[in-house]
Amino acid sequence: MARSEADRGEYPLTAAERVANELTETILGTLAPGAQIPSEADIAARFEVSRLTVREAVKMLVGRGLLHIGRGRRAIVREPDSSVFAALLVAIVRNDPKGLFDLIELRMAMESLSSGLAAKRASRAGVQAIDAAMRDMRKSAAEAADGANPEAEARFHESDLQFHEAVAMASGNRVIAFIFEAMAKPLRESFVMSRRGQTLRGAGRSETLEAHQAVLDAIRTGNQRAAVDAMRAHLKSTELDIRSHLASGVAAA
Amino acid sequence: MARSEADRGEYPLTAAERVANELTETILGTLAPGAQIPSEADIAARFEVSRLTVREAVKMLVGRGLLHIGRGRRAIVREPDSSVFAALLVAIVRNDPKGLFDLIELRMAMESLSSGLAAKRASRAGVQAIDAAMRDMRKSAAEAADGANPEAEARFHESDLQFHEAVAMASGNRVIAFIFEAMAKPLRESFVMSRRGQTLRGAGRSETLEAHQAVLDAIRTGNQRAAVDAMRAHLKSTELDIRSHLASGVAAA
DNA sequence: CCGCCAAACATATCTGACAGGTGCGAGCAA
DNA sequence: TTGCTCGCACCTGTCAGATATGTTTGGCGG
Repeated sequence: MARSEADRGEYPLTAAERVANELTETILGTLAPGAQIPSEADIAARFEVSRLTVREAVKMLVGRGLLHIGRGRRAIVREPDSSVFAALLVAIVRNDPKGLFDLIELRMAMESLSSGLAAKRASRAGVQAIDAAMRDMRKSAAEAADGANPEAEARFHESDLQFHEAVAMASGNRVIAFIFEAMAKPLRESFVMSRRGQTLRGAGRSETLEAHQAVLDAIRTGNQRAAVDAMRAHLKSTELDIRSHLASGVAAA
Repeated sequence: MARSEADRGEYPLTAAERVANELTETILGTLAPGAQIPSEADIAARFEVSRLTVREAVKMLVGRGLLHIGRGRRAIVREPDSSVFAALLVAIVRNDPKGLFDLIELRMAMESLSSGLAAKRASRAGVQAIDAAMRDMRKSAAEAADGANPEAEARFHESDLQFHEAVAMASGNRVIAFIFEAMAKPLRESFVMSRRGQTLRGAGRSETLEAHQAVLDAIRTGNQRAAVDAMRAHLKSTELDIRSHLASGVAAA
């Protein structure tokens, strides 16, 4: 079976699509992020279409995350924005009952990978970022430990996520970091939904801290295998928690 | 006070963005793929904006791949389209000198993963698809072997890619399959660019066939570890080829 | 040289209009 | 009655022109 997009090829492209395609070529081919594209009027003149058509084409590229527009100034080329991919992931996850599990499955595999890569080639700044997240975790864990403190609890989870994102960044692989960043949104979304009222037990927190510290140590010392193993072990232990959270969330919904 | 571009969120959303956001919510929340959205006029009335504004909002969603529009009929909700993500990957790869290597790095990790998952839970149809690609490979390999036959050569590489895509599909993980599909475009693009005039040695072809067969066998028999190992070994052996191709391609460019 | 302001520029949005593709139902033919 | 065709209502594609408002810049006064 051929591509499903083939059904659009039967019809001639609309003017807006034509302009959008050519603009995309121009942008990807010759324009660096931060550069300005010509004004709507100029583009309209060049393609011999109305300004409205140009606006629609530009809006499509904005939807793709290739351009950023602000009132009064010309559109500027944008670095690929993970939020667009995040929207796609949200759509996939919502369309498929087990989409969230698929997402988590991939996420875990990518975590092990990025952890190992980070151990192999993390920069000083990269390690520092991970370390900073680690310190934040410890701090909010301490504050959350001595009593019911939902705010510190939330900050704990936030810095937890930041730890993992910092590891992904430190992998030095921009594609991984990009995908990782995008995955955060649907995951966060479903967690707040499924974690309503629930809190991690204190024991879970200290275990989590230890596990993260092990990952950090391995990365800092450049021990690739240890980094992979530490991350894998950490994920394994949290997997059950996550799944039970999700299961209860789904059941409640 | 210099306003950095980081604070664009502080500006009030434009009408078109507002409509686009609300439409996105509606679509993701209550509309299944294939469903029609209201007509432009209806949406315009509901949000109290002009039809033009609605059109721009819709065009943004089209750019995101959430909608498909055809002249004369209302826009229909679309299943997430990997080509949008593919465009993002192309942008990343082109912006970053080592972007292509990052992409390959991730791709290889995901191949091992999907191979193992396919062994664990591939459906009969999934295995059949892999098998079909395998047969195509053999056929075009045979035709390419007895002389210079660029066409068969091309078909060989095509079915090679299809083999890997079939494995990704067979993993049963839609997120993986989605990302995988998107990666194919930038990879193919750079390969044709870097492979100009080069051809794989015949020995490489028969080795490739064997390696693929090993993966297929492992998946068919449900041997997860063997599937991962076979795929990893295959990738390891092709990694050098790819890198040298890329290196020569970059050097030539 | 610095700071302020108006004009030029650019985007945001609206109104109104017309062309052309789609789909459904009414009416006609077998 | 059944089936087919044709026309009309609906919908999107595109244009022109107009107003509102934000951004940039060049010139002018201090």
